[in-house]
Formats: sequence, C-alpha cells, structure tokens
Amino acid sequence: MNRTYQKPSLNEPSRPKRFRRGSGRATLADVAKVAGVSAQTVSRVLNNPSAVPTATLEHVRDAIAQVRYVPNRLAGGLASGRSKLVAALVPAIASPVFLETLEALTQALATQGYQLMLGESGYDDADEVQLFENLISRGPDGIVLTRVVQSELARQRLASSGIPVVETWDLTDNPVDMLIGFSHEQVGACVADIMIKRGVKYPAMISGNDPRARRRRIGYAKRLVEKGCLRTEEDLQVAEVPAPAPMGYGRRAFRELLARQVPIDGLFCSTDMLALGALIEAQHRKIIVPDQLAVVGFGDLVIAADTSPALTTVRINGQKLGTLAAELIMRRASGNLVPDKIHDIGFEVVMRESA
Amino acid sequence: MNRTYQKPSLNEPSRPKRFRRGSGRATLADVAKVAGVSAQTVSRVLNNPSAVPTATLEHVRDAIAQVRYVPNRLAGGLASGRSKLVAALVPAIASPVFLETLEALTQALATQGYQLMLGESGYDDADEVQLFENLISRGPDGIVLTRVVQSELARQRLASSGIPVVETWDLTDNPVDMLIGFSHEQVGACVADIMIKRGVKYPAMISGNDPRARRRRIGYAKRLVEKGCLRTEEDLQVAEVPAPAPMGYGRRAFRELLARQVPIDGLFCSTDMLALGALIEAQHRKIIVPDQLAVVGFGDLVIAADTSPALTTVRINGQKLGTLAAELIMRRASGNLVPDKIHDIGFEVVMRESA
DNA sequence: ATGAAAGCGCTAACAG
DNA sequence: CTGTTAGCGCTTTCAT
Repeated sequence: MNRTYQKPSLNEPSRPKRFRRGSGRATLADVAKVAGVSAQTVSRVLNNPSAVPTATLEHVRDAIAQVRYVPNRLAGGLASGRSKLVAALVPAIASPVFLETLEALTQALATQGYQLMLGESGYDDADEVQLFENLISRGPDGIVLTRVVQSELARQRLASSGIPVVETWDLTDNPVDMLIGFSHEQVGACVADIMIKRGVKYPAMISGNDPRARRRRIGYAKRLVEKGCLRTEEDLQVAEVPAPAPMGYGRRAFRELLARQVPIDGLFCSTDMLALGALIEAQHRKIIVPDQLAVVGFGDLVIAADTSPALTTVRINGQKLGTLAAELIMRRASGNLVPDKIHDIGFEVVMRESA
Repeated sequence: MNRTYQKPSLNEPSRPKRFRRGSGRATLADVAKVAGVSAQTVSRVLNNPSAVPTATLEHVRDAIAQVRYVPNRLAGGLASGRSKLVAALVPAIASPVFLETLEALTQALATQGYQLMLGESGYDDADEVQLFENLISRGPDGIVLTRVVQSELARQRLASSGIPVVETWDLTDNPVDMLIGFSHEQVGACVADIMIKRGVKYPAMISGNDPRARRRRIGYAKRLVEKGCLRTEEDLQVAEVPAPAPMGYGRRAFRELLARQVPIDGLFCSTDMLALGALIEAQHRKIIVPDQLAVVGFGDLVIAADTSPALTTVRINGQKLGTLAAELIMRRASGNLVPDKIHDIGFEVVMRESA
C-alpha cells in the first residue's frame, strides 16, 4: 500500500457537535495512527530518539515521511515552554554595523534548531516597554539587545519575564541579565592615542548622534585633553550627524568642518561609513590622506580594507559577539546556569594606511 | 485594594494529582478572575474591543495592568491558526542588497502587530525543503523569499502547506503563489543601451556568481550583440566573483580585467559594492571615470549617490517591494484574496556621473 | 519501552 | 453583550 495517506474527511457523520477544523496538516496523531503506535512514541522519535529502539524508529520515520508530517512548533512550544525562538532587537535594520553580529547569531542559533525573530528598536528610546512586551508575548527562549536597556520600568518587565536577556555592544555595571560589550570611552581614548602618536595638532570628529557614538567622542576628547593636544573637551571640532549615518553624511559633515576655516589634521569618524565619506570628499578636494589628514573609522566594515587609502579603524568582533550571545542563551535554555554574566570582548585597532 | 495581584500558590493542597506548572506568568484566566468576568471577555477586550461596552473595557484593562498580563501568542496562534509571524528568507544576512526590503517589510508588518522571523538560505540551493519546513513548522502566516523557489519538491511542500508565499527579486511564469519582482535580463539590456549611447566600444562586466547576476549579464551581452557592439555573447570580457561580493572583490576583479591587456571602456558591475570597488581601483590607477571608463552598478545602495564620481546605477525600489510583500501577506491573512498574484515592480536607471 | 491522561494558554463555536 | 464548552497539537507526568 503505497498510496499517500489521507486524513479522514472532515465531513464524516461521526464528528462531534462542536467542531473546529484544524490546519488540515498532518499531526502527530496522524503519524501515530499510520505507524500503529501512540502519539507519545512519535514525539520521542522526534525529540529523544535514543529512548526508542531502532526498529520502532524506522517504522515511525517511514510513517512521518508518508504523511509528510511537519511538526507544529507553536503547539510544541506551548506544551513544553521552550519555543526555540530567540528575539533580537537592532536599532536599525538598514545599519550595516550589526550585520555581522546578526549573521553570526542566526547561524549559531540555526545549528541547534533555533530561529531568530528580528525587531527594530530605533535609536530613540520611545516605548521600550511596548517593544519588549511584543517580543515577550512571542515566548522566545532568549532576547538579544544590541543596546543597553534604558528605562527602569523596561528593566523590571524584562527581568520579571524570566526570559534570558543579553544586552550587547555596550558596557554597564548592572545589566538586566547577561552582557557582552566593550567600552566606547576606551575606543575613543585609543583613537586619540593614535592621533597623538601621529603628531596630530588639530583633531576633529564626525559623530553620529546616538548615545554610544557620543561616548566614543567623550573618551576621545578626554584623552586629547589629558595629553595636552586640546585645552578643553569643548575645543574639539565636532560635526554631529543623525544615526544611522550613510556615507553621504560623512562627505557633507567633512565639508561642513572644512567650511569652519579651522585647521584640521586628524579626523575620527564614529563609523566606517562616515569615514569613507570623508575619505571620498578628501580625495575630491585633493587633500592627501594620511599626509595632510589622518582618518580613523570605527567598525571595520568589509569596505574598510579596500578604501583608498585603506582605512585605519577599530574592529569589534561582531561574529564573536553574535556567536557568544547565541551560546549563552542556548546554554540557559538547556537549563544550565551561565557562570560569567558580563563579557567584555574588547576591540582591536586595525592600522592601515589612513592614519 | 491596591496590592499587586498574586497568583495562587502552586503548593495549595487542592491541586490535582497530575500536575504541570505553567510559566508562572499571569494568564487570561487570572485577568478574568480579577476583573470578575470570563476569559472570553478578556480575550475580546484584547482582540475585538468594539464588541465590549466601554465600562467593561476599562474594568478589564485595569485588571490587565494590575496583574501585568502579557498575552501568550504561542497559545493564541495555536488556537486561532494565526500566529502573526511572517518568515523571511534572504541569501545572506550580511548582504546589503536586501536590507531596504527587509526594513520596509519589518516596519510594515509591525504596524499590524506582525513579527518577522529571519532566516538565511545561502546562495546555493542546498536543502531548500529542509529550510522551508523549518519555517513552516513555526506556523507563520506568510513566507517571503528573496528568490524564486528552485526545486519542484520544495515548490510542492510550500504550496501544500497552505501558507501564503511571496517570491521576490525575480520574475517567473509559474510562482508558487505570489510574486514581486523585475526582469534581470531587462536590467542587463538597459545597461547595455547606456553603454552604447555613450559610444562604448569595449564593454566588460564584473559579475557575482549567483543566478540573478548571471541573468543580468546575459541580458547585457545579448543586447550588446544585437546592437553590433559585440560579435558574440562570449566576446564579453567578464570577471566573475563569488556572491555576496564585498567591495574588495570589485577592486580585484577590475585589476584582473585590466591584466588581460584587452581594452575596456565600459564596465557593468552586478552590484554597487563591486562598482564602488572598481571606482576606487580606477581612481587609484588614475583611470578617469567616466571619460576613459564608463561604470554602471546595480542596486542603488545609499553609497551610490556619494561615490566620486557619483555612481550611475539601476535602482530597485526595495522599500516598495518590502511594503507590498507585507501588504499581500496581511491581506491574505485577513481572509481576503489577492487579485494580482504577479507584480512586476520594474526598475529605474539612475543616471549620475560615472556613465 | 510504550501508552493514557492531563494540561500548556488561548480562541472558535455555540447558546443564552 | 457575555459565558460555557471544546478543542488547537503538542509534551509532561505518571502508570504499565
């Protein structure tokens, strides 16, 4: 009998009075009927095959193939409390900065059958609670934020949901739960050191208007003052642009900086995209990088190695970050506690030609 | 009585013998108890408020706030057959090409309370069926593919799942369900026309190795032959690079092309990233664009307007595509049929400086 | 090693 | 307008 299995017609006279039709797809019970076992055994074949003898295993798997059974994980998740869904929230999907993280996260999750839900938070903090509750209502086994939670209310709601949370791309002393990040102030300070080592006299910065870019700027300005390159932090020439900033903003911001008629020989851009824009504008104006102007970016996007001149920048290991986030959550989901809740993954200065 | 509502303790002596503890979070029933109504009424307040008088509405909403009720959509989805989840599959998350589409899709879905699940398919077609079943098992209300389904088996499985499917970024005569795309061959032909109009004598191409880039190439070569610019399609100078191609590949591919010692005065790059790479390499080698070399890209990434010279390219309205995909799926989910299953959204040539 | 029963939290269907 | 009942398809718990 090789015919395709047919679910019993819904119009059979024996159906109960109060009736709801299901999805029409094969269910565990259908497989069980065909295989001549109970639904429970089929479930075991799927979720814990080692508890089932080989003979039964094959038998049931044949039945699964025959009825083209596709599990319903909504039902499974409801029953077990484990949805195998992980939610991630990024400020802007179109921003290339988090792509590497997101990709690593997705891939690491996929290896264990987890699926990513993606949400967009925006750069402002409007309605954090609403945003989080939307995710929580989906019953994810974990939530990854590419930010630190802002409001106290949101913190409480997240914490009381009992769902593992990983805040990333930033450092804070009291994370909601777990944290993977690095110090933006230190990044700024490091870039200042590069400038100073190059003998830069007139430092400037093009900065996105998001909180983290601002903290890189503060670290940068502070160190410049410490080293005597600047009198006060306010003396730093800064052009601020709205995040997420496309390359064109970098060109324009650099023009604006030049228009101030103040000498500039060192430029820190809060993202590589902005740096690329500045580089292009410099080339356009025949300003020689790095001889006349040192340029440093942030992020080490794939483009950074191939600009002309190649961009000196700060690399965040987004892949490591994403993979680690996935690991922490999956470890938690499997019932294990995570020993280290705070991970400072640091950053790396990539010296190339532009500074 | 303003105390926070407490769920009855799980250790009460009256609990049934066979016992499963839930998530510990408040449920509809808890809200109902506090509000002094039935669970059904609470459900109506949430999903169909117009069917409930204002007084009850407020009453229930107070109770919801009091117990900090967050709905469980896994349960809701299971019961109603509508999960308010939409799955999207992109070849590579790190590829900027689909970002605009993805962002528009996410945002359009979010307006109606839908949530995106993101998956990565890769550029090869390994295990399409597996990939799709993974998504299907999550019970999404729709599936958006940034590709056309390849294998017949995968087509059947998708179709028989009954889930609305939107294939995008391509055109085909027999879509699984709905389709939003444009003709890659026509894009290639259009670019050829630009080249010819510019008087290009020695056309070349840098192309990703994915099927759609190849079809753009075919359209390009065909038209060049038709117009007598090339003797045969094989005469086109092509450098092929692996997709998804970062900018650096464009630089290298262009070098490779130049190393062939064949004259080149027109270059079509299968993506803007590749074009940017070629542009940078040209600048590096003092090849004047567009005077000595016309360059045309594809995609109209945000960078394209701000390269130097500004990049002439082909624009796909990713935002429109994403929004439309969301609309089609949501219309279907609300029970309405979609009149037009195939949407050719075309493309737009954006003339800038590079050609 | 396998099965039966109970229930996860919600909504559809029906009845009032 | 509101409540009761019966599932959605699965896993947990317990019994064999």
